[in-house]
Amino acid sequence: MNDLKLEDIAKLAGVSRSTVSRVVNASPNVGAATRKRVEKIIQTTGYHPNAAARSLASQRTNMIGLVIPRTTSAFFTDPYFPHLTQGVAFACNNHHMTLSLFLVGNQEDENEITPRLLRRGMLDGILLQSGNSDDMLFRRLISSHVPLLVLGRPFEEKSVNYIDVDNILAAKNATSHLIRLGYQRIGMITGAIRSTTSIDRQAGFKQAMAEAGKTIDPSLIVEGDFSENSGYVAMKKLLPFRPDAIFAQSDVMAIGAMRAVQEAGLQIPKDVAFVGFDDLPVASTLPIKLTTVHQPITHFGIKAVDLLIDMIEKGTKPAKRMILDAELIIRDSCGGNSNNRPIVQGVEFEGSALKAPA
Amino acid sequence: MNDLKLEDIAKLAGVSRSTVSRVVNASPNVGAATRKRVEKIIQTTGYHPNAAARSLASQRTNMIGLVIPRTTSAFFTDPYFPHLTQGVAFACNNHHMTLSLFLVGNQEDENEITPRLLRRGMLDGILLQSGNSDDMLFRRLISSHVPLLVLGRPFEEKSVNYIDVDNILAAKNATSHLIRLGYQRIGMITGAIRSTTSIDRQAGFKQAMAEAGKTIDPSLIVEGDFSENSGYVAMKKLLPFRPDAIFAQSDVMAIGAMRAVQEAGLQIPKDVAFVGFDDLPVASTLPIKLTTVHQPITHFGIKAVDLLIDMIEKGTKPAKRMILDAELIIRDSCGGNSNNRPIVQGVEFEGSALKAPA
DNA sequence: ATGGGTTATGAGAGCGCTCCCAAAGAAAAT
DNA sequence: ATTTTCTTTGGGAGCGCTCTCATAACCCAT
Repeated sequence: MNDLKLEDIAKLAGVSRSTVSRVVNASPNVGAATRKRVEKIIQTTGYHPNAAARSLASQRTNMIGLVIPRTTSAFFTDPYFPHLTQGVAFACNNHHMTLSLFLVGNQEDENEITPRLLRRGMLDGILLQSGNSDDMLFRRLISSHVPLLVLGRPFEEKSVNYIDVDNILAAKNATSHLIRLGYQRIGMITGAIRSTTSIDRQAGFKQAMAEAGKTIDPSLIVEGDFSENSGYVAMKKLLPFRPDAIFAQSDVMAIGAMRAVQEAGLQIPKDVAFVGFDDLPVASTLPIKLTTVHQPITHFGIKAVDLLIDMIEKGTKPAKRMILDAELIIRDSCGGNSNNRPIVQGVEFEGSALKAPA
Repeated sequence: MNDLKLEDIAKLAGVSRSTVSRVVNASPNVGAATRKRVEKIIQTTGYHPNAAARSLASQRTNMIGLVIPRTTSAFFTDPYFPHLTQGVAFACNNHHMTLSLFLVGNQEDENEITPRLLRRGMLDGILLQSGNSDDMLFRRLISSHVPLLVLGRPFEEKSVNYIDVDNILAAKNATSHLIRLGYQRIGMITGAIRSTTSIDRQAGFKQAMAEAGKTIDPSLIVEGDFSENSGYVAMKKLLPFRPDAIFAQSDVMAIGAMRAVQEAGLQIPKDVAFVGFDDLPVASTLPIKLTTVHQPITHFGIKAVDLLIDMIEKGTKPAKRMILDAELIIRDSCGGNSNNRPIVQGVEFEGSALKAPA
């Protein structure tokens, strides 16, 4: 029904193709009367410009891709990604951009998706969730021509554009809080050990312990993979070593671990205190409200899109970096706090700030 | 770096543009030697065809859109959507299709997104999550030329293509199970009252009650909105009326409601039994494992993509319908079952089956 | 009036592919 | 050997836009 083209509108309005194009693209150089006439025709005919033709001619697709690589396990089981996706999607709307989602499930998917990502005339830019170091996809994308922004610190930072949360500082603050409350046997449940996220949070944990002059008992550090179940399993391993506080690298793992603690008949936070990471909505509705590091996940997605679009429009030299802050939200699970109101910890947190590029 | 076009490859291989195009598109009518030569050049140069040009010429974009309308609240707070998205994304991979995600957050988003959806040369087809009846977006999309498949029964079914789960039957089975176990005061927490999903599940509930000759106490039916918190709030309203069993129209609401029951110091399932709906992964890891209706969510997404692609290729006449079955998974929260193993209920469930189009 | 400068409009040449049709070459049938 | 048929290849005409450049119309100052 709606198969008119620019030319048809032009004919109907008695103007040239160019003029209609100007009206459609809101160019200022159109006479008021002409503009009105053309707009009317467009309105009544329900004309919409053809996206493919426009992309071909303008070399712009107004689409960006969000790529979640294969090595990111626990994809949609962790609420982190939905929140991120939401932020990215909303930012895209604001920028009149279309979001394409690439979920890489397995090796086959990767082989199938890669050429689509590399194809010109498809995506103006790519947001890539940081995965493992041995990610072929990562390498192919890095060495391609598409503007690329990595979400989370990549393994090889060299001249890679990325945005991340200050995981080291945040983890350090979380741990310091437990130390300050007097816990003696502080354990940690890590995320997938090969992710930079987990590595950085571990570093923060260790920094805090070192600064407090505490030695780290290796048997109090157990590896998880960010999933609820891995938290549960990790806690089962931890319990025999009698930790009195746990820093879990994700809320979801904290929840799993708390389940294990309760099954063992122990009290939270009296017997075991908890600090999580993420501040998912559920953290504040748990029977024992979770003390956790608030990640501005949705905001992170928005910032990522903003930065990527900036890169698309202004080029990617020099390499872009953006590090957002994350703040500790104190609730009930860490004990030592008679007050239920969330307390924002520390003055060094200034919300999200753009740090100078490296 | 990679700015070669078909013509360049042709020149390098000493053949014509057409021949290279045939090789790229795996046309059979190419000599073996020629094909090999061209493939080699493509390999070494790392050539990828331009998507926009291809779309323009072929009138096919190989992209489909997944649209979550504004009226669908609780968007990414409910794990339902991530699972659905995952199914859709994986099916797209299998079909060499790209998935575009349109999250409509508010009225502005809707105004912004609608033209993009209607634009030709953008999407080959659209998957639209069913929302409210007063959805302008829905109307605009229905009356457009794009192949459209609605996820969930729409309010106006007339000649609309849609795919859904048999909510009525599933809810009826869930309720019947509670009746069979001897519960006398069975309550229900509904989803957002204006959604067909919730309406159908209510209908199933009522059918089951009617067939068992039980009257329905209106004070035992409370409206929720599919969110965890709404389940909690609904249960608080319900408790004074002393229900002994609750059919919650989503797992997430069941979890909220169970939280309210436990806070009131009551036992599950001894004092209040529960049946949920969705069978999210969390349902089986809850302290009291949730009896629930298993929805094949990911599978639902896959089937939807299959059907949509079929529509794109073969046309949408007559209107397509697909109804998938959902089965009751019996665990601990409904009581009356000494056995923890999940029991698949009823022989009438045959997994997902293609019902004849209406 | 008349010239310089600005603004509004049109024409044309692509953007990089697909797809139809014609031509040439090879294979099969007579 | 000759015709017919099939396979392989090339050329050309778009697909529906954008964008540069030329032209026409217009404004004010002189």
